[in-house]
Amino acid sequence: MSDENYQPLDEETLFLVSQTFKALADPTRIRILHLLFNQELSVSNIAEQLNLNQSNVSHQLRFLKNLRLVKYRRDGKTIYYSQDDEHVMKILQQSIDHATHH
Amino acid sequence: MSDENYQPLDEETLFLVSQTFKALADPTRIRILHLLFNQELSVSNIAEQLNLNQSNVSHQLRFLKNLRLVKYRRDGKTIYYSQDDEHVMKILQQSIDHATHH
DNA sequence: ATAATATATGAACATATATTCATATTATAA
DNA sequence: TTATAATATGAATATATGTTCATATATTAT
Repeated sequence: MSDENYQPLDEETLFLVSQTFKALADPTRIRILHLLFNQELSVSNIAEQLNLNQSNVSHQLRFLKNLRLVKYRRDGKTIYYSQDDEHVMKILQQSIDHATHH
Repeated sequence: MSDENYQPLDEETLFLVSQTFKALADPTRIRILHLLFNQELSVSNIAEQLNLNQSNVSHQLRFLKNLRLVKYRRDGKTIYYSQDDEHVMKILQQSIDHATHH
């Protein structure tokens, strides 16, 4: 049974989709995004809660920011990060639920 | 506004979720899974359609099989692969649609 | 101005990953 | 049996990735 309606994926779509999933393919980034589900947090706060060093968190946040999965705002010396892609966060939530219930 | 209901992710969940997304984080594997959306295909057929060498396809299929994202059946010398995780395929489909409609 | 604090950045490094090549395995056909 | 075809496997390799360290930048306070 072959599929007559098959359409090959174009390069651009392929790149975008793989990049997005790459963001979710690392435990550290998952933990960060999971923390940001319902709250806005500073870099140091994230680092503290997840027991990660500041530089590491900053690098990962840059990665997520470049993909527009998170956004930030500055308040004095502190920079607060929060989620910025409902679709991806929903997928992450679903997958965590799916994995949790066996 | 801090989140009182926050529950840290356990190691096992974290590993499972990241592994699953890792499967979707590579263009070659996305193309393979995309081909398998509505059909069952042999290794050589996949390799031919996607212009990949046989060994590469075989390695990637093993990866996907280990995660139970695809299953296979043998018919003589030929082995046919098909999808085996509706949830993940649905997520992939959604993400492709999302990326396509810019 | 200097000091202190929060975050970002680049280099370095170790590890992970994708792909290819050569070869092994499995099944069929002659 | 030998030959052929389809797939799997392991080693090799080049590239990508995650983390740390040292340091730079930005903001506020003194």
